[in-house]
Amino acid sequence: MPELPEVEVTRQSFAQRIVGAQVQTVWLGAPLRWPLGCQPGSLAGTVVGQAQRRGKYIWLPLDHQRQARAPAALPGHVLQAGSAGGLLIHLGMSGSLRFMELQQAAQQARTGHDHFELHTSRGLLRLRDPRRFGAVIWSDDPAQGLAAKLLAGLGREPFDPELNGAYLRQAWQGKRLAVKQALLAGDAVVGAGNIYACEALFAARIDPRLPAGRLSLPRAQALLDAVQATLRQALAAGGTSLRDYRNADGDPGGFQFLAQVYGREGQPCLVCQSMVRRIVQGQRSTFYCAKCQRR
DNA sequence: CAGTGGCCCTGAGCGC
DNA sequence: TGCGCTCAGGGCCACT
Repeated sequence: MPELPEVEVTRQSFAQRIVGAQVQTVWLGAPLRWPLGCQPGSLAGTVVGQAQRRGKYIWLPLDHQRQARAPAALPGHVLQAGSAGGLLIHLGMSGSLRFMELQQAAQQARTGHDHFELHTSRGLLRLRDPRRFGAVIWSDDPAQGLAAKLLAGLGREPFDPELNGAYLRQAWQGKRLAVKQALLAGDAVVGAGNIYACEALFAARIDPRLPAGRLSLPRAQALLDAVQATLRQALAAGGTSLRDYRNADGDPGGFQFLAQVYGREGQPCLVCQSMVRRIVQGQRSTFYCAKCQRR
């Protein structure tokens, strides 16, 4: 589900409306991937800070000082060290966050797939997640404990200005793992899930089965450019909605109509007309054009 | 230590 | 219509 663009679109669609709100109550439904990690009642009275993002995680600061933190002047509001406590939220495969202002919230009844609600003075933040692979974790300090462990393994942000082809090439040096799987693993660069990894490799004309360590420097740069271009395009389209994804206003994205190879098995390549193929790599489907994409 | 596969959970779609 | 099977946007973890 939600890959980086969906998470970022979600963050952008509620961050400014919830910042400064005071938490009233927290409601928990069925268990998610991990327990919340604190007494829900202990969050009452905290003040919501500026929502940030790291990879596919949303970090929602909750400040006990009863005063909103100044909006972080971080590029892209990307989570950095030094924040105080908050909630680390992951949407898993099927999760979506919805923010409803008070009047609207009163009309939108909870359903059986809603598993977390943050009731605040400005409205209701609700996590819906049919498959419950998502997570909402309280952390006193994202530099410690479970939150730190989850964030520690993440590669660089795709729009990190210091990221370049040489970095990618070095990170994957000697790796025999297929480049598609290396992208998905996110240990060099985060954000591309199954859809955008397929799309970026198509745009860069790279065979998804190529061992990551065999990528030349120009092709590593081309791949990085393609990852960035694909994610930018998806962000502009509001993300991809195959089934469950909605932004915090409940609106679907439109990238599914722009995909060149994802989900197009057996259909003609939009560049060369040969048939788009589907293979399985690491138990995930990969879509590619065998003529356009070379080893 | 790199890489593979199981698993968390629910729902949709398909063949029979 | 119903059953059983497969597959789905992620990613942790045990195991080889």
